[in-house]
Amino acid sequence: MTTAGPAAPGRTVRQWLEARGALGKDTVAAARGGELLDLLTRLPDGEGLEPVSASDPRALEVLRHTTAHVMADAVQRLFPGTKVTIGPSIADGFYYDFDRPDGAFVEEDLPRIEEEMRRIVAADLPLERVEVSRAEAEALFEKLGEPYKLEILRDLPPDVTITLYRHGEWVDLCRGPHVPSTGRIRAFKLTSTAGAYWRGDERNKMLSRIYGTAFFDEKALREHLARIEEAKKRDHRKLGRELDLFSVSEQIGGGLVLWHPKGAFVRRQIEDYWRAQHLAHGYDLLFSPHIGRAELWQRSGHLGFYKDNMYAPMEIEGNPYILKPMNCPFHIEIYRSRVRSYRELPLRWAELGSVYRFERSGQLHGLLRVRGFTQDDAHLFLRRDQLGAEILRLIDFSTAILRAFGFSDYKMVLATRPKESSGDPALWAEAERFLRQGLEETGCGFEVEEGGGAFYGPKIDIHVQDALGRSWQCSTIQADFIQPENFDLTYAAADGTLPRPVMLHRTLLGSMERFFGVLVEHLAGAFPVWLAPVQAAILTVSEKQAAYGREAGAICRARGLRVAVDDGPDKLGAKIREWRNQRVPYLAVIGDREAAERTVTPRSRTEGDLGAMPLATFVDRLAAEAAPPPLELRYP
RNA sequence: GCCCACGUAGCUCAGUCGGUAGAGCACCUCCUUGGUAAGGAGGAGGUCACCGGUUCGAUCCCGGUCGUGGGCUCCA
Repeated sequence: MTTAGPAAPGRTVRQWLEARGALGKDTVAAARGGELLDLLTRLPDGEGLEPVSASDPRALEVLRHTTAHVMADAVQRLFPGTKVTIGPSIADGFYYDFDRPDGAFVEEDLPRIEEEMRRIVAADLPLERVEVSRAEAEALFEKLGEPYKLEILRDLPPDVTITLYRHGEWVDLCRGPHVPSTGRIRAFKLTSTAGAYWRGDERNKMLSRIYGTAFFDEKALREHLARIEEAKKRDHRKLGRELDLFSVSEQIGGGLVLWHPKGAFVRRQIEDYWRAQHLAHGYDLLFSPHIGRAELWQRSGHLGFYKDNMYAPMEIEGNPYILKPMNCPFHIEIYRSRVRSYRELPLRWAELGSVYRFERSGQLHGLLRVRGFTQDDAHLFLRRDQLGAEILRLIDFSTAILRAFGFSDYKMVLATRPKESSGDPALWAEAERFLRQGLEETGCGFEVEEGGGAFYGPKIDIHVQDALGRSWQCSTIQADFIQPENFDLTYAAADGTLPRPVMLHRTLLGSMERFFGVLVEHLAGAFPVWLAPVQAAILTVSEKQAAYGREAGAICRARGLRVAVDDGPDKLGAKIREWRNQRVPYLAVIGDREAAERTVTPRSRTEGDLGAMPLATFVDRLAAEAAPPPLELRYP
């Protein structure tokens, strides 16, 4: 670096903290009003500064950012000519994107880079922060031959303070914050490589990304890597095969799911519960066809804004028909099939509707991203004065259903009016207000994505996290002020006028495919008794008890329970192992003693051996657990 | 679609510096009738993803296609 820059006024964060005696040995950064600052930043005053120690979760963000710098330094030492771009901290680690002239980095490069990084860490180089003028920064990156940094620099707003961070010889244009020195990085690992477009835009050059993670100690790193291993064991694609739940066949095509008997059974249980709850809470159920005339999609606007996700039309007697990517136009046509009265509203119409959407091959992923799927869709047609109450009920209903399946942690996002939008602004404001209120009442906390709504209305998305930490959108609740216009929907009001109804679109589970995939990972394949395809396996100690075993099985089945009887020649240990691996909730052992006394010795998946009990007692217990969970609603 | 990696038995994977293949599990048969996470023996099972090229000869080397995985943008 050539210039130290103009001396900024005030003292550094370190000095402010030191003066107050608040600087600990493990202080790696500071925070003020939700903003993270490093110890090098100069401030006119030390007001409200709190030290951030290595044990603070926020410190990891800082550490990982510094580790990204160390990695970029190592990469440029080992691979001269490689250009740096950006390298932020992310949820579980960090990445840095490079433009390497001799091609992308591969996994085999990682150990070498790690080794070089260890040298930089061992040297314990202090991080330096320098504020510079725009001209100085440009001159520097011009000299270093870093075109991407120059591009970032040019796009920075004019009033921003430009800072450089340096450790040893290596310098980067960076906002910070960073830990005080590279020696703070006690444990790190480079995890994978990937391609990534410059600025995430596929029209731009494909860069080479290296992912890594870092911690303040080895133990935390080991635990993190163990969590990733555990997540791999829960991968729904692996469990789907092992538990014989579903498959995707090359012969049939990517993203098209085959539901095997056990997976189909669980799906049907979910659907039956879903139907029962809808019928119990004011919904009517619909069916609609899989294809519809192109004009329908023209009118709905899908051919305009959703074309890229739709399959090409097929011709039927000279008319183009389209495989449906959404159910709404069909439900709207049902609404239009006759005159509607204000007395009928709200209409709540739900359908498990199968839709087909084009996804690019690289996007397909097990059950979580597919080309054909069944949405648990619903459309609500309301009078405007019903909007608020209905939104509150909908959020309540959605979260209650998710809780019934064991999901209590989800991320909720309220997406508000975008710049380009249609519809009455007062209606937008009203819908947003009720969406917000509904979210507040759940007490779960939510994010607001300003301007993130669709052009036709605001929405709430509920995301569930999978075992690998990826977030998947399941529920969505969307207000729609446009389709009623497009299709000229009306109802007869009390005063004889014909106002437009308001529409709400929503899915609770998202799609049966995605929800099932997320559920499998969430439960690690261990379905609760009410969902499990096999609720209990009756295991005979030897083939001598086969007759009693089969009789016990028949008694269970007569109570509506799903049981398997294993009276084969395997030893008991082998049977237990096999059925446990199938995640069967109860195993009931039958030997000579049980056969003589008409008992079983059950073993619960969670509690282990329960001791001998009369067969009837076991059946009662199982039957009680087989009941679907009650729905806990605030607005029943 | 793009970048990188991968594609060998139903599954998990060895292997062949170019001479058409192997293990464990699963499956089938037999022996064993065994009390809480794998009893024993035998058998069957492969166009080494597909199509071309190089070669006397390709599962292996080269090119293409398809598929899968990790990412990148959008989305249930």
